[in-house]
Amino acid sequence: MTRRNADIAAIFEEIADLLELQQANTFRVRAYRNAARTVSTWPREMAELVAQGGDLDDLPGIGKDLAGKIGEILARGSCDQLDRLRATSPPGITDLLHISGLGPKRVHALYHELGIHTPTQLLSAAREGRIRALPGFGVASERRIAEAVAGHLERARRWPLARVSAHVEALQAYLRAAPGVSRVVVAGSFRRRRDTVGDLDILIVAGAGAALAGYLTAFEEVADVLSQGPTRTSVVLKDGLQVDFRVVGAASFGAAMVYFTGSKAHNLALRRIAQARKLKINEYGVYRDGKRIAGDTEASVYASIGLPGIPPELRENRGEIEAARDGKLPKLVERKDLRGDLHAHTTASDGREGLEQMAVAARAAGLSYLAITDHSHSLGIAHGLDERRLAAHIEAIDRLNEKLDGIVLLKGIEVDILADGRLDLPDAALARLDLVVGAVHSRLDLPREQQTARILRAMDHPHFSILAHPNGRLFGTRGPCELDMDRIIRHAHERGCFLELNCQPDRLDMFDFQCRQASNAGVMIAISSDAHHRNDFRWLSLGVDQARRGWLEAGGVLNALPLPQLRKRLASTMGTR
DNA sequence: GCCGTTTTCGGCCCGACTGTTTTCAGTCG
Repeated sequence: MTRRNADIAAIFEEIADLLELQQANTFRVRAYRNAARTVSTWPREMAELVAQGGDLDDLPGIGKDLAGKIGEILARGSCDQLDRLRATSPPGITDLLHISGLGPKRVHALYHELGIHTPTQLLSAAREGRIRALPGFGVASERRIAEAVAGHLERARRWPLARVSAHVEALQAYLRAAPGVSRVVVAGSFRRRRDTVGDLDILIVAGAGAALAGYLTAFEEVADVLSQGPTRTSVVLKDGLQVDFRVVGAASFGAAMVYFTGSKAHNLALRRIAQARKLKINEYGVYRDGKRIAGDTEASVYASIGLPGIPPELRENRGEIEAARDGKLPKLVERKDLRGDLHAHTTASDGREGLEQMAVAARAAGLSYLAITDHSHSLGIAHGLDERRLAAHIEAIDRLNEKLDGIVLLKGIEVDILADGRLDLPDAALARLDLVVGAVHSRLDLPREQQTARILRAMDHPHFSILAHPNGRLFGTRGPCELDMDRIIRHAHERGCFLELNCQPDRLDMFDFQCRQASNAGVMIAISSDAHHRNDFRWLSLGVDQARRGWLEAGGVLNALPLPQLRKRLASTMGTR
């Protein structure tokens, strides 16, 4: 059983929770939380680092002690301290900490005064009116707690980026119409373009005295108001999405943007630098000895601590601050850098448009080439192509290319990678194509070793070009399959083939850190729409966002190549292994 | 428990909102 970074982070969080409940030193608790954040966002697996003889205590926030605990967790899945803490704490009590409105102090009181250590017990106590009598609690707290427990299970979810976009547009239109509002910007993880967002952080610039709180909560989609003040208001929309509004003056706009864009880890790192320079950064500005010296623009905030501006997509404290300091920030890929698209479907399999409609739509999206990659026949549900139908499809593409202007169609296939790693069409059929996109669509539940071997074997095929949606995840439906991505990346490099960043809103697959890892290993990424409809090329910008989070530059993106160079790259992989 | 261009000891981000308080603790982001 491999221990993943997420497992280690979860253990550190649990230790932090339990220590907090036992009223340990708050900075000790914080050290565990910092370590959990470092580990969970670290681009490489701890197991891998250790195997390669790396020093864990070189990681930020990890010292000798925590490095030892990581080793312990990797070896046996737990550590002595967690075992001891669990043994001396009532079972399940950390669940209470994750209920909105409850923190360590209140959970401690609930347990020691009333013996409550599970959400169910808490709900009964609230309904029986036993909580209001506790010191520090009252009737209002008791009511809120009951509501929070009831909603506890359904919350704690994240939303695919594309799904919240509709809310964003409606909210922006509504807010811009408010009196006194000069600017509305969505900050938070939405601005950092994370693949999922937990809530929306909306920054509103308004003149002093603009009384907005009532206006904000009057938005028609608002189902519940969590808190409401002159500068900060939190609501829950009807579908459960939480939205936090912050109102600032124009002079603080830059500082507020930095602050509310985050990430938290990035901001903490900025503040530490500021501290060393005897500066204080908050959401209103940068201060020296109480005097404001910057904050109207984001650039002024970064400049105050000697840094150039850092693109929002990089603000995760994964090395961007050091890169900025050293003048080594990447020149991130942009949507306009994409010259083509290497994954699209037509009515020949499960697409909804013909060849020509797709070609015209791709050209309208600013692309100069488009690979037609319909499914292969084992994917029966998608009406996949067998060898005979593929031959006819190839001829149709050739004929169409002769009359198309401003766009070239490439002949491809999204061929199924069978459970044993063979490809779903004979070599002779694949040899006639410009590129072969391989994908796993079945047996996503194979054990890690087997799944990895399956993909490595497929990559060994002489005609294999690009591995599509490598992790196979679908938001809200299924998680990523078990894979040794390090090996797959190394193998792709050795075999000279490529990996896909699939842009479908429910996929966004590969992950950002995998893009970075692949790129560092010298493997080019195809940012591919997987379009099934003429409108789907708009998804490319989602993929570009994810690629930017993965530190990709245009030079690392396969479909940023002009067609002649692309053909050369593909030819050098096709059939030469 | 971590960390060091003040420091190997003594710090550790900082402000808003709520509810129960009569000046502030707890929680959140």
